[in-house]
Amino acid sequence: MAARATSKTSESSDKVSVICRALRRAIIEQALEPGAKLPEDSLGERFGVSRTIARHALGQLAAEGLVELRRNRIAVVATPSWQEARDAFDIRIELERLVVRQLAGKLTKAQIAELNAHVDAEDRARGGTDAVSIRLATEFHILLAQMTNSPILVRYVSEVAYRCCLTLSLYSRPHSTECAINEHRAIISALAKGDEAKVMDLMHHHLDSVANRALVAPTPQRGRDLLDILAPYADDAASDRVVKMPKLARRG
Amino acid sequence: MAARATSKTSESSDKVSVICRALRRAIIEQALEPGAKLPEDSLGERFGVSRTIARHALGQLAAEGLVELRRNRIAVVATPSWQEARDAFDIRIELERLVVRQLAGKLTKAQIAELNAHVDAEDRARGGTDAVSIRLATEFHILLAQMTNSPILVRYVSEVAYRCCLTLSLYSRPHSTECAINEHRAIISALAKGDEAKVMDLMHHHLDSVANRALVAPTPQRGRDLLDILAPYADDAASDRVVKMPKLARRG
DNA sequence: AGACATCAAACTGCATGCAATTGGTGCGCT
DNA sequence: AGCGCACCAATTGCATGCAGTTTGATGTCT
Repeated sequence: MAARATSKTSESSDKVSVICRALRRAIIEQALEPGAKLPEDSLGERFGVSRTIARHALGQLAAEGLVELRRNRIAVVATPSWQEARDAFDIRIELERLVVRQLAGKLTKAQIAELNAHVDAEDRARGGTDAVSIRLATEFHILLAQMTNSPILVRYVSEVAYRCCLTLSLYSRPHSTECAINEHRAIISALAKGDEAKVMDLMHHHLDSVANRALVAPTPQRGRDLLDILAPYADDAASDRVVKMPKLARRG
Repeated sequence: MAARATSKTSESSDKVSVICRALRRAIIEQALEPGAKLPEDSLGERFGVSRTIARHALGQLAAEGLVELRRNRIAVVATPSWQEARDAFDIRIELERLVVRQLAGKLTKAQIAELNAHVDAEDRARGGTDAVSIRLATEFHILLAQMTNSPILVRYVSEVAYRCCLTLSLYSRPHSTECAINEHRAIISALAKGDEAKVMDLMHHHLDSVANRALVAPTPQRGRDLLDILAPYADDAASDRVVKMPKLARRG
């Protein structure tokens, strides 16, 4: 109860947050792969706003870690290193354990129904594209976070979940979502039973196995090749950068 | 070893991040109290930049939860509710437990020396103003986070620590920092010994007691009076806002 | 005197314009 | 051919200008 107004937190005005939402979604559905360029002009044109607004939106997304901004350079979708990805999952595990700890035994019937409905949707989406499955799986976790009624927790869980999505598209192979769906169901039922310890454990292992399915080996050779491989070497050289490459993903 | 470049994460260019840093510092040192107005013009003038830049900086700080942006209204320093403050501390506890878990037994001699030096500085600052003590105490935690070499963890710990600072200036009385300093020392020595379980516990109780010293009672009557008290009542009215009232606490 | 309507100043929302930097292409030199 | 340099298009960095909204104040009516 007491549905909070929620969105007042950050997200300055309207146009900016529209762009942010669109880009976030495009990123987690992998329509925009890591490394994809995001020129201010194109964005502005695409969304019917000026560069000023597009720029502002990019700033917000950079603050969330979804895009990388380099001075005087075109913004790109973030390309987290393998280690950063692992770190993100570690943080996510702690945060989501906190979520289910707060939620265990405190959900209303309506909320449980909502969660089940969401997982049903995940189930139905199994036939569709990976992109949709991944998005729905992520949204399940965000939905849980929202039920804590803690705007801060929602924000952090959302951010870190999006970042984890990003890594999935970098390091993960085709993806298998079925087990994840079962794990979601198990979490819901443990939440309903109010078994705090168990649900924390379930969440822990759920996320851990997602991470392990994704981050198979600490070898970044696959993923966005050269870029990552060379990144560490350019670490103390002031310029980080894009070694020259014929095309590198742009969408008109 | 392998000191990362770190700051490439967000913080778009230069001027913007200068303003962000300045404001963050002003906020955690309580030079800017919660509720303080931050007009774009004044900021721009103060820092010798245009409104565009000031605006961008405010956007970043809003994304961090330090300022609140309301459409067509002057931005203000965030005024977290008591519940939000409690939530922030809960998250902080989990994040910092993760920090010390990763750090236990893995610190170099030099790092331990750096930590001790920092606490010495905290000690010396005991005679000074509260503002400096609070800042140093916060920076101790951020310093710890930085030693994990995990940019994401650094970012989240920093943000949440700043938010907790904000809270302190809202709900806490004059403040007593001595015990906190001792607790910092205890954490360092447990880290050096490599006692993972113990250091996690120390950190947990340290933060918990800081939170409890600060968030004494769930009565927001003290703090930024009327504003908070009335906030929940205006909750479902679409317009968030200020019920109309003769004066309602503002600072010029 | 108190409350309400009206108006001006202040401020934000946003687009556009100009200077500066970057990356790339093609030319000339070796 | 290979390498380097100069020039150009593309793009960002930032300031300014204008329109719309909010705030607060003045004036008027009861």
